Formats: sequence, C-alpha cells, structure tokens
Amino acid sequence: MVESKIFEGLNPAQRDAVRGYQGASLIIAGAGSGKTRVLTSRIAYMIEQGVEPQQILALTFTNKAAAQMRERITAMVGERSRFIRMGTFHSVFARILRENVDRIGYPQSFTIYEPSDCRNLIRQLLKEASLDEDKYKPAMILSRISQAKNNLLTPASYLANDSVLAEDRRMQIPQFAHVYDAYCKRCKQNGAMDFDDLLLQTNILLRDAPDVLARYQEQFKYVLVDEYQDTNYAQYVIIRRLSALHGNVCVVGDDAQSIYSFRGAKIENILTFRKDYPKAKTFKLEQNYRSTRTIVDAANSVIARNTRRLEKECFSEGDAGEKIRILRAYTDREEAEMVVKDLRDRIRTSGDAWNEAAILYRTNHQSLVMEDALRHKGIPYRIYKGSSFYDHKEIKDLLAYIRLIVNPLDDEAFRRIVNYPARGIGDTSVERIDGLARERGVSMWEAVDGLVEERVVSAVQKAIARKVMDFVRLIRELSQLRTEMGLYEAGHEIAIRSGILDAYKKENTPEAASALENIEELLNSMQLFNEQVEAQIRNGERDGSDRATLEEWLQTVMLTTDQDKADEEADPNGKVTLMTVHSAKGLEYKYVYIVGLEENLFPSQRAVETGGIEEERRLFYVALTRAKSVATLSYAETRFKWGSMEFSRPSCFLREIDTRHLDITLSSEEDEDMLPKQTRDRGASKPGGATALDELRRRFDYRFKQKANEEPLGKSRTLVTPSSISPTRQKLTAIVSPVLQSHTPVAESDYKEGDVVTHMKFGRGTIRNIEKLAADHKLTIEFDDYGTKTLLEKFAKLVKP
DNA sequence: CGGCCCCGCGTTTTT
DNA sequence: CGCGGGGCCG
Repeated sequence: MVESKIFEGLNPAQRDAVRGYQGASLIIAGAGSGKTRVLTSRIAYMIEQGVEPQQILALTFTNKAAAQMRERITAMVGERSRFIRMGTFHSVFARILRENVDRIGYPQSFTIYEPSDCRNLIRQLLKEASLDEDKYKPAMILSRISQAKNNLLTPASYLANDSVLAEDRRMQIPQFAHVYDAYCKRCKQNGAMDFDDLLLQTNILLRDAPDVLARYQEQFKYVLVDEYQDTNYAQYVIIRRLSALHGNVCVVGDDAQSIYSFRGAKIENILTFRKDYPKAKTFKLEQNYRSTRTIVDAANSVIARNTRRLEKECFSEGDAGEKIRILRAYTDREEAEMVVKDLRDRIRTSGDAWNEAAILYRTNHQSLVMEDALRHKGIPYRIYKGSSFYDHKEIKDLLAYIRLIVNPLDDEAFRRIVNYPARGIGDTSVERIDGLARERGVSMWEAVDGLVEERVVSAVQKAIARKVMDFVRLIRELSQLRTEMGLYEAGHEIAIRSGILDAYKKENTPEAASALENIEELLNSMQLFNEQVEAQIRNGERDGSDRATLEEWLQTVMLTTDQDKADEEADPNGKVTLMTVHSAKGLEYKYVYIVGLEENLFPSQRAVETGGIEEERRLFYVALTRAKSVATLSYAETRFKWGSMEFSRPSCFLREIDTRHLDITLSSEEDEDMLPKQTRDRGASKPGGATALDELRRRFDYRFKQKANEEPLGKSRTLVTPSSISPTRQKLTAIVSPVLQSHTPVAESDYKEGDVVTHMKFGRGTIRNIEKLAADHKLTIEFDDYGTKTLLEKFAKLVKP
C-alpha cells in the first residue's frame, strides 16, 4: 500500500501517532518534538481516510494555535478543513452554549463578562452584604470563585461540601459561599457568563440536557485536545462526556510543560489518562528537533528531579552545541548590562537578526531593567505582554455600549456607561436605580422604568429621570440601527452617538490620540469580521440570510486576545523579544537568556512555600527548551524590590543542571569548590587549595578596593560597571557560587549608630540602625529631608561630613 | 460631580 | 517604585 504524502518526513514514532487515530490515544510530546505537525497530520490523515471534517472536534487553548493548525491542515487536505470544529475551548463551547442556552435558563443574547466586570460585581456584592473588603479581598474572592467553577462546584454543591466550607473558615472568609451564590445568581440575572462559566455551564448543559449531549456525542465522532496537560477539571469532564459514545479521544501534551496550575490546570489529567481510558494507546514523541544536545540534556537533568512525571526520554540528534553559561552579577542593573552586552556581542559576531534572541523572566517587572539596558545600547526590542485590548478604558467603554445594546440585562455594562460620557447621572442616581433593581429583583435596565413611575418625584428627580430616559432611548435607537445597517457602519454609529468619539476628539492629548486609534482598530475588526462572514456565505459554508451580527462579533472579540498580531513588525532586522517564561511556551529562539535565576524569584517564594516547586521546575524546563542553539542564564546577588535593595541567592535550579552542560571557566582547583553543588552540603569547604571563601574575598577585594584606591579614600564607593571589568574577570563571573553567601565574615562597618552622613541624593542623615549582613551592612538612615530609608553600605555612596 | 491626592499593595495569566 | 482605588474637597 502506498503511504500517503502526509507521512513524508515523519519519523516512525510520529507516523504511529498519526496512523493510530481509532480509539483513545495519549500522545506524549516532548518539547520541540513536532507535536503540532503530528496533530495536524493526524487530522489530515483522518480526513483522507474518509472521516467527515464535521465529525472532528479539535480543542486548543489559544486562538493562535487553532488558526495555525487549521492553516496546516488546509495545506494538506484543502478547503474541507473549514468544516472541522476547531477552536479554543472557550470559543467552541461559547458557540455550543449560544445554540442551547435556553435549556439552562440563560437568555440567548447572553454576554461575556471580562475579569474587570467580575471584580466590579464582586465589589458590589460585598458592599451589599456589608462584608469588609480588607478581609474579603475581591481578587481572592474572584480566584476562589474561579477555582470552584473550574472544579465544577456550583454554589449548591459548594454549600454542601464541608471541606471547602471549613477551608473558608480557616481563611477567615466564612461568608464566601454566600458571596459565590449571590455572584452566580446576579450573573444569571444579568444574562452574563464569565470565562469560567463557559466551561461550567457547558457541563451543566451536557448534564441536564441528555438530548443535547447525545446530539454532540454523535456529531463529534473524533475529539482531539491540544496541550492536555493544561486542562482543568471542567474541561476534563467535558472531554469525557463528549467522547463517551465513540471513545475516539486523542490528547496531546507534555506533562513536563504543565505550568498553569494556578489557573486550575490539573497535571493529573495527563498523568492518569491511561487509567481514565484503559484501552488507550500511548505514543511518545521523544526526539527534539529544536535544540542542541546540550540544551536537551541539560533540561532533562533538571526535570528528572520531579517525581510526578510520565516516563519519557527526550533526546536531540543535533550538534552538542555550546555549553550553557551562567552570568553572575552584583545587582539587577548589572545583570541587565551583562546580558545585553552578551546578547549584542552574540548578534554582532553571528550576523543574526535581533529577533533571534529572547530574554525570558519570571515576573513582568523584571523587564524594566532589561529595557533600560537595551535602550541604553540602542538595541531594538519588543515586549510581549499578555494584555488584552479590553484592558484599555476606551475599548471597555465602547464594548460596554455594544454589550448593553446586545443584552440590556448586562448591569456591569449599564453601570459603566450610564454616565459615560457624562450626562448628569451621578452616583446617587445610579445607586437609586440599583436599589430599585435589587428591590424588584430585576436588572438595572428594567429598574429604570420604576424610576419614572415613582409617585413622589421632586423637580430634581424628574430632571434626572428624564436624563436616564434619554440614555435608555439612545440605547434603544442604537439597538434598532444595527438591524438597518452593516456591522461596521453600526459600530461607527455607536461610537459617534454614544459620544465616546467626541470625548476623545475634544481632548488634544497623545493618550486621546492613542485611544482613538484603538477605537478605530476595534471598528476595523468589525469590517474584517464582516468580510470573513461574507466570504463564508459566498463559499456556501453559511446561509445567505445569516449575516454577520453584532452579537457574533462581540462574542468573538471577548474571546480574543491580541497576542498573535503582536508578532512581527516591519523591521527587517527584527527586535529582541522580552517576555515572561509563561508567555514563551510554544515559542523558540536561537539565543535564549533566562534572567533572574534567584531563590524567591525563580523559583518564586510563593511556589516554594506552597509546595509548588515541581511546577516551578517545569517552568524552568519550559524556559530552557525554548533555546535552539544557545541558552544563557543569569542572576544578580542584589535586586531592587519595591524600592529597596534585597539580597538574593542563586536559584536552586542552577545547581540542578548537570555540570557537564555548564561552561565552567575556572581552573580545576577552584572548580572543586566553585561548582554548583549537587550532593555536598552547602558551605562546606575543602581542606587545602583555595577555598570558596578565599575566592569570594578576592572578588570583593578586586571589585571594591580597586576602585577605592583610585579615588580619595572615603569619598565614594562606586560599583564597578561590567564594562570596566577586564575580560578575564568577566569570565570569572560566569560561574555559580551558591555555596558562598551565608558564610562570609564581614568586616566591621565603617559607621556606627548615630553617625551623621551625607548621601548624594538624600542629603544629610543620621544612622539609626546597622544590621550585619552576609557581605555588607544594612544601614537604616534617617534623612533630614527624605525620611528614613534602608540602604546598603556598599552601594550607598555615603560621605562622612 | 469630577478631580486630585494619598494610601496600600505588589507571581505567573492561553480564555 | 508605580499603579489603582477610595476618600475627600472644591
């Protein structure tokens, strides 16, 4: 039998995974193992074998992944791919919900709450219940609600669950269950679902409407799931339910890359898949086509320390490549300079474009120092940040108009725009409308009628009632006009008649200009959406009477982030990419810098405290495996945290990399002590030869005495900048020395309590406290003009007057 | 009713 | 340090 072209260029393991599409399958796909290729080839092969595209349901986590997959499948099987039901969990089930939502008591025109709506609603409810926001922190309530929904705990089941209730009491939020209950009731009353509802309500629908379940079970003969390691319980149950009839469920993922537990992802789903589906076939994609052997082996040596793993042995058949270097810096600023210098040298000598390099960090704020350093050297960069466009106020406002037009029950939208732009309806009036709504158990929109019906109305109240009615009329008119004109035209009209466009046009600021641009972009997306729908109609994929609607566009917009369009800019040489490790998942760069490898940062303190070190290690694994040719790691020994200097110790992950893959540039005698310790106790020093301690002294001497000697004693103590360090010395810094920190004796401080000193910036001050630290003294100084500050003696540049 | 100031707080975030 | 929210004042 002639094998299909689909199999060309696939290795045996990949071929097996493509071919075995009947029944349940687990495809364990290591980093860079061609996962997407296998998944898309499998779908293409299924279609080639006669499976109807409509019978295939393929679920992803991002729109980008879905689009990419569809594109690749189209390349293999052509336009038939359009009929595959493929998209994100949220978008696919939002659509299914929309078609059946009457079965679970929501209006067909339900809108989707974005996180800030949810938070506002929670604040509202806390106020109504007279609960203290200091104890019931909205963010915490929100995440707990999210957790409950992800675990399919409805308010009713929550109230019946002693263990979660006990947990609430322990967390000092005994009333949480009632807040949760009120939240769900209010959402339903408002005809609104949050992101988590899209999964929870889908479960409720499939549970309570057996005919609906049966219909989709029959339709989706094949269910495929990408990034299975990141699915939560709600998603897990949906998958189980939908595939129960045919049993053709294929999940693809990598347990080693499960990094979203904080959002409810359950690594158990992939770990125990074979128990859930005992007849499942397992395929392992273990060959890494992305990275050098060094990188793959180094990553393996780290992840091997995790206990909760699926058995697999990833390997690369590429070059050994360069060893991994570790840059050690004294401060976060110096770290940035070293990284940027190294990066620049790398690009210059290789002739590669800037966009071959990425700087990855654990937390977003770490980008700031990196940006400074890049700007300073004039290197083009871009920050890949996960903000959606509805983070912008102007977008939220315009969307609120559209939401209210689509679904007048949406109180959060109502509240947001009833007086925006200002039309003389103040807080008091809004609260009155809200009061009426609560009293009658209806939405604010419906309660407005009550406002005018009120028997006793003063002149003022009459005036306000008139203003509110004007607003209501405006929304009604806008709602009317969307049936009369095209999508884009309606959107434009809404932007004008709401007054939003005017408000920004009047304001002659750069911010206003950017707001107008964003609005324009949003309107353009309507145009684009409309064109897409028109094309579908022309292709016969869609009924001619079924034109693009505002509802449909809105739903798409609410479930889209602008991640993918931030991709490439016109710059021929590209830009260096800066992003969090989380955002980097799925991406790859020739040169990867992982910065801030320090205890309490990466791994994060929280993770260590809550026993989440394994996930943190997976995160590091993800970071490392982004690199194609060269991975460079860095850490700083001190770092600015919330305005003050903090000491940091090298990350345990640095010590977990098999030293064979590290570039250690020290002489052998020093190696013994300077190497990351994998077995030895920290701080133990070897008899004879140079000890770690000696080395540390030498370095400090070098760094601080040298400078001090050049200048009049006691005048100032400057930190040596990387550029002033000799090349050989710089190599010296390229090692890990986790052993040293806490055992360094410190010379007495040059100061004593009560000393009066002068600081460059803060002026005159008095030393109030001196705290002895590992390698320095922490001075608490009360400045005459700047209040009390904590400074490090080494860096403070103090002068005795 | 809106603007300004001060206080508190501060992982990661595909939807 | 930098942002957002709430409170207070004009």
